[in-house]
Amino acid sequence: MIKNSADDLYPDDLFELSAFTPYLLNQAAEAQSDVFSRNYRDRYGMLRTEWRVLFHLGRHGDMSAKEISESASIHKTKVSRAVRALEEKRFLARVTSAEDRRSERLSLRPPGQEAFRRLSAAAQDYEAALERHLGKRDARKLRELLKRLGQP
Amino acid sequence: MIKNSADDLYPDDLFELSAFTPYLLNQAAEAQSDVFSRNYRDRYGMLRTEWRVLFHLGRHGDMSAKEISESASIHKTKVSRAVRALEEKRFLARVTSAEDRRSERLSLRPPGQEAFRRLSAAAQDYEAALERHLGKRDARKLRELLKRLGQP
DNA sequence: TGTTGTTAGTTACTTTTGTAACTAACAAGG
DNA sequence: CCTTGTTAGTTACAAAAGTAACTAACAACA
Repeated sequence: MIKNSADDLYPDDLFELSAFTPYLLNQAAEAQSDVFSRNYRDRYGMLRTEWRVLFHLGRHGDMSAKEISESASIHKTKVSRAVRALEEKRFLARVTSAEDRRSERLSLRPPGQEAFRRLSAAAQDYEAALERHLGKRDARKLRELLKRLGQP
Repeated sequence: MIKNSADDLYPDDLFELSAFTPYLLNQAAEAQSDVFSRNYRDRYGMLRTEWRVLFHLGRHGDMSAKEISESASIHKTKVSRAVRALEEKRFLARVTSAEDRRSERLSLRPPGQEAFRRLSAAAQDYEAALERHLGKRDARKLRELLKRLGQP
């Protein structure tokens, strides 16, 4: 019997791509992102970074771009662009900080607060659907494991 | 006591971003990707899509771009660009298929096979480190859950 | 053969991201 | 005050990804 080149290269003990966690992470992140965020984008014209920033502002109250950037691990240029986009949508206002005139206090305006409420409601619905899909126990386990991986 | 605007917007039952699975997926995927693939890129000058294609070819033997695209869920333009890059690196050769002259058989050349061996060894090392970090049981559980999320 | 519809792969164009360099403001020390 | 060094945020440029339209080849059928 003739062995093909894949057999030669790949003894059976060499592992499948589907056993490679970073690959699976990517696949899963993309798939979930497509379900939620692309959907959201089409409906509300918001980019992922934008609603992340929105979410942080809504959740934590007024913050500077720097604080958002650190707390969300988003690069400052990305935050800067998202802030401008949200400002153009009248979702937030900036006020130069009195103590340090380099930085700005960002705060949600009423339309931004409204968008935030809709966004977090959608997020909760999504999360509930996921729990139904995976089961409560596994959904929780997944979040726990992802948190552990997200830190380093 | 004065409540701040975040309290008004956000009764305590509204959930944290850190309870939102797509967010955690993204954070984890980015963090892991930075550890492995960025590293690999700097060392071997290969883009993520490129080593994904390489991996598929190494694992499954000769394939067409279409087959890779389907089996890896990578858009065909991305595959096309990765194939060209790998060809320029002399990692693979294309042969127009005799049965259907639209499609091409892609096969790894020796340098590509060598790169693939190094790549899969690195991937295995990485996976082993992850198992040490999470524990064997949790690492397996994570892969299982990610697979379930990656499908839909 | 000629027409219509489909498919593999590429190319052109647009959007988004990453990287580096920049501006303006601050801070500490001389 | 006047360096020197640092920081918040922006901008300019380059790299990557997504989208759409294209070419060449096929297939089926009149």
